[in-house]
Amino acid sequence: MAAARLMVQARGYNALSFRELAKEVGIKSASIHYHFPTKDDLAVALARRYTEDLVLHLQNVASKSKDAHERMTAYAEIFRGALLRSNRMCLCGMLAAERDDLSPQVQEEVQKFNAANVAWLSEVLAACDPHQSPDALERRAFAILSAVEGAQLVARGCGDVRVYDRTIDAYRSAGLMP
Amino acid sequence: MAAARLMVQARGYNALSFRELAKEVGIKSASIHYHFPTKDDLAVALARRYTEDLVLHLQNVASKSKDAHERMTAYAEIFRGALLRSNRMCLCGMLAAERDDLSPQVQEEVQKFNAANVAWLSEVLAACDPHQSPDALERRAFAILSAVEGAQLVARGCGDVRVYDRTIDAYRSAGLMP
DNA sequence: ACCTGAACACCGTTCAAGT
DNA sequence: ACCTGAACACCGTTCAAGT
Repeated sequence: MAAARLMVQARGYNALSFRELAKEVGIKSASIHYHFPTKDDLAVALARRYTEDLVLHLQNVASKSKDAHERMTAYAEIFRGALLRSNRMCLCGMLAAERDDLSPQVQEEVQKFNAANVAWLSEVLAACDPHQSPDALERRAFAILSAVEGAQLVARGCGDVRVYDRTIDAYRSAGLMP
Repeated sequence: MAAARLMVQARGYNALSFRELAKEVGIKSASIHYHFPTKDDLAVALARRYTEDLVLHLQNVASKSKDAHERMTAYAEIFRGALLRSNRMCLCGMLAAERDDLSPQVQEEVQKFNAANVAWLSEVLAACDPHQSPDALERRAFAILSAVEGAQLVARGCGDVRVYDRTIDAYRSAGLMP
């Protein structure tokens, strides 16, 4: 699964080949079908674990600092890290792009990833503006997730992490994120 | 090319099949190779024409109104339109996601698309803040392009245009775009 | 319980052959 | 100039057969 995740983050779900993956982990492609009957089952498992790992990481970040600016920096650092690891993309961002090739089950997992991000970001924002309504916080959180995903997508297209850094800076100086 | 563009915007470059495309336009897959020797040649042609069409459209928008807010609304409407057309994505956003499966030539075309967007957005922003440096304008323009691409990507993942609309509103109320 | 080789219909690509 | 059928090595998937 670790190998598959890296492949999808680098080249997309459609470009992931069972035979290639099998060679990577030292078994035959037919053997992978024993663990994941279809390619879609693998995608569901990948998205689920990806979200689990993110949630754990975000809990860790929140426990380390209560400052909204520091937390947001740590958040942006997650998506930055993917770019640093061979210009890779967020797994669920990639799956969102390839949405029409995926089953409703995978799409549901992508939604759960988005929801986990929005929930965490909303809490960070709440500490910033305690007078805002939960709905307004959620919309702002959704906007930050979208903006960061977009920054990663465009920076990846440029093949340059500095583009990502400059864009995050621009978001901040515009007042989109703390 | 029109049929191919729609297919890539819907399901991605990797999911585009020469045989499927051939069936759509009523010839055999081998015949497509006469016009586009490789799949990559087709991708280059698609990206180039896509950017040309965008530039023409943006010129048209600029000629219709000099108001920055109205121009920005028309800009956001372009990416909104793709979502309305069967939840499709910006062609070059899709190609940016699939970057590692594409030749340097296609990547160059994606860069040109980005550059065309940034140039147009910079002009709109210059009318708003005439005292800003060209460099600051360009960074802000880049941030807007990234944010809009991200809004489209995440909203597509949700399969709901209203998510896109809410996100663009949030960008505006945060002060990211006029 | 886990793996494999062989088969199936798909894919991009090539090429000799047709008009 | 444009199209085609047949072939090549790839792909996900299935399945009977192995340990």
